Amino acid sequence: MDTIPIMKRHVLIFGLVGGVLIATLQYTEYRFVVIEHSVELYSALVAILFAAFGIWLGLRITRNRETIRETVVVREVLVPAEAPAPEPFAPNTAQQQTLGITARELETLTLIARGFSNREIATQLFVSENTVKTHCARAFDKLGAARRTQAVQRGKELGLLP
Amino acid sequence: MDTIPIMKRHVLIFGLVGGVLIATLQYTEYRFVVIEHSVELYSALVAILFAAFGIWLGLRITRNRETIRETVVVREVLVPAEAPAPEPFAPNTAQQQTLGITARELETLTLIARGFSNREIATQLFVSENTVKTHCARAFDKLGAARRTQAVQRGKELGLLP
DNA sequence: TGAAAAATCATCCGAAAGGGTGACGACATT
DNA sequence: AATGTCGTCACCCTTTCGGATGATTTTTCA
Repeated sequence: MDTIPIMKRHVLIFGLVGGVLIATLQYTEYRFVVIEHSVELYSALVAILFAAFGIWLGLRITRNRETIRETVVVREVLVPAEAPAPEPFAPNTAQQQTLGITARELETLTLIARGFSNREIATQLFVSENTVKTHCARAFDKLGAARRTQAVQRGKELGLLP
Repeated sequence: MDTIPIMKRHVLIFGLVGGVLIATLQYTEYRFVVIEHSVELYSALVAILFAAFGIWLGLRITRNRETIRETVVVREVLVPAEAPAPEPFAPNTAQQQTLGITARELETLTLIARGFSNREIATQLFVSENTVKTHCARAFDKLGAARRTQAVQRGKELGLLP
């Protein structure tokens, strides 16, 4: 499946989508010229396709900024001891720094702690399962964990996970 | 090629593809009957329109997430001398009863939560690994969990685990 | 602008985990 | 004696994980 050298994949995908779109249009032109009502049909299809694609793109281009903000916006607030149930959890960024755990790795860890499988995590993060496994492996290594349950345990001990 | 900030390259490429698409469509207009050209034009317009909409939507989604995160990220720093963490944890026996989780199963769950493998648990409990797996399977079934991390998560939610 | 860091993806392989089924003995209840 | 629960163990099979390695792309930063 991956025999294609991975160049500028975006351009490739764009080209493919565009090509397929054009081909489809031209093909349907011959086949369905007579059918007038099919215009709305594939207009709608194209619309849905591009809307989904646009959403994906929007998510993608803003994702990085989001992670930045996540690390930057941490402001420290003194909380009295009797404050019960401090639900908003902020990971111990100091620990994270010293261990060299990246934002993405921590993100993966939290999803592991919630009981998701690698595949589910991959879906939620819009990456491949292989990528998730890489994040896992590196996070485990930095945490000195051999299993995900152990990683979660360690993460909670270190204040990285709620 | 670009002195343009790389962040917006995606959008740029997208726009270019859109332009190419339109150009192609208009080119084909000359080669085919004039009657159909409105279809393609319409499709292209709809596509671009919805792509823009999708991007806007994607941006909006992530922006909301950001604002949420911004309000949520509050970090307590100095929780003065909390009571020395009364370690004795009492599992919610009521929940355990209603779920029909046996003592041995809960014991296994606890060790799972501490990050042990089945083999290690078997050693600690002086039973075979198969037995541990049986306990796991039954506990997972009663908790509605498919993975041990999920079982741990559920167990903590239900007050079965510390 | 160029190096470093981070994120992404893949492949191979072995180990661990999970599902299903069946079975057996101990023990308590009925 | 019959029944039921619990703990124990085994086998088979599939899926998921984890380790090791190499590569490319994107982002950050000096």
